[in-house]
Amino acid sequence: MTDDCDSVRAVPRNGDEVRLRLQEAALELYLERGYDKTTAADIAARAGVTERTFFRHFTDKREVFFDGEAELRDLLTGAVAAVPAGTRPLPALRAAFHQAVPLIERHLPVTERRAPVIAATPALQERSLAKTAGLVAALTDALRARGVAEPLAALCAQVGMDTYSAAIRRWAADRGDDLHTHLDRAFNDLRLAANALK
Amino acid sequence: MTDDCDSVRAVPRNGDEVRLRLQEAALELYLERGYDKTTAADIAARAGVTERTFFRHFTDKREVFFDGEAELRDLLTGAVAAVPAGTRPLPALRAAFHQAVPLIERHLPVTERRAPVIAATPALQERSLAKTAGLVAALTDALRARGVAEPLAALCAQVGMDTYSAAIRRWAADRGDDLHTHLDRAFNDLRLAANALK
DNA sequence: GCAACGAGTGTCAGTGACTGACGACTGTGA
DNA sequence: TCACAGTCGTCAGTCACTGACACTCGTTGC
Repeated sequence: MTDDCDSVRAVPRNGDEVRLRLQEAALELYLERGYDKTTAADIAARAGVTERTFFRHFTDKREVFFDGEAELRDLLTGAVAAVPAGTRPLPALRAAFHQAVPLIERHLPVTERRAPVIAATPALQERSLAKTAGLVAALTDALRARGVAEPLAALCAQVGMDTYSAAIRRWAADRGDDLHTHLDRAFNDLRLAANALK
Repeated sequence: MTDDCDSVRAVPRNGDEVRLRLQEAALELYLERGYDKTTAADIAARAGVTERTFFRHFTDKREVFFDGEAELRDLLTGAVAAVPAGTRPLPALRAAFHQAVPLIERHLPVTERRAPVIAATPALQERSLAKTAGLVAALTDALRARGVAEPLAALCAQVGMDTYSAAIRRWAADRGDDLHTHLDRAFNDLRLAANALK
């Protein structure tokens, strides 16, 4: 903190800065005491603002935990749009996820700090699922924009996201190989598993 | 209010009966005023009990909306376990979902009444996603019990569930064909889409 | 300089979800 | 008749979240 000299309200200047302090304070407190044992007022106090200000920046006690999802969404939908015409939906998604690897790696430190908190609190798991569902909806739109028919677009977006999630999980358990490798491996597993149908 | 005859505490006898009345009252009120505009006290009042009793039967204002998930879970995991040994994971899941069709059809009237409420309220969508995630976890366990290796089991359970969900959506949009048909069609789409990989 | 203005914040009051503690009632079996 | 367990009502309290209002500060136009 650059908390300094004189009085109580020396800190707040910029709205974005307050927002960042609130996110950091929330993460710290959730790690220290757990999500249930920390109140919105606690978070606000550590960030040097009022509870009311907390709820002006974040709609939720959960929402403060999930940020940067828009960045990933924009990157993925852009990548899907940029894939060569004629590419089938799942290969297009696989390519898009490969494009996202640098972003994922850049966010890794924060992601790793968040992980144990999410794992320990059902309320955050629910919100996490909702965020993922939002990504799937965006990918569905991106596929439709490429001319993929409605029912297939939704199915592929969802299945592609699951495969990506599986790759992330394996990567977390085995950092020996990089995310690109795990991604290809997971999509290959999907192909083999689906081949057994019919 | 349909508050009736003699006195205040004429109604409650059995715990299960109260539970059912609360669920029905909640569904009615959510349909009439919407989820946000109905309080837990409202639901309890219509069911003829206290708000406190409401929270003794349901942990949540959301939870009262989702019941019978355990029934579907048990049926599905049992069906997966009963599939002939040697069957590959996704075909096993497809068979399990076919087994569940009668249950789904039986619950259709309630499901259809719930649908518009869920579609209109994000809080219920989140809980719905969490319930589905619970089913996926159960299916993952069921696959592991069949000897499917960990990372593949989770991926297949998730993908199988998505395909099932896709079939349900198509069925809702087109009741001309039965759910069995939509199920086979969705799994076939999955196979074709995955075949385009590599 | 100065007034108007908008963004960000603090304060206060209020609603509603949810919890813990306690006591009352009712049916069941010893 | 006497425990005993299950279900409920009552009461008090915490906390998430919201609306209304006033204030402060930096910017813009004059």
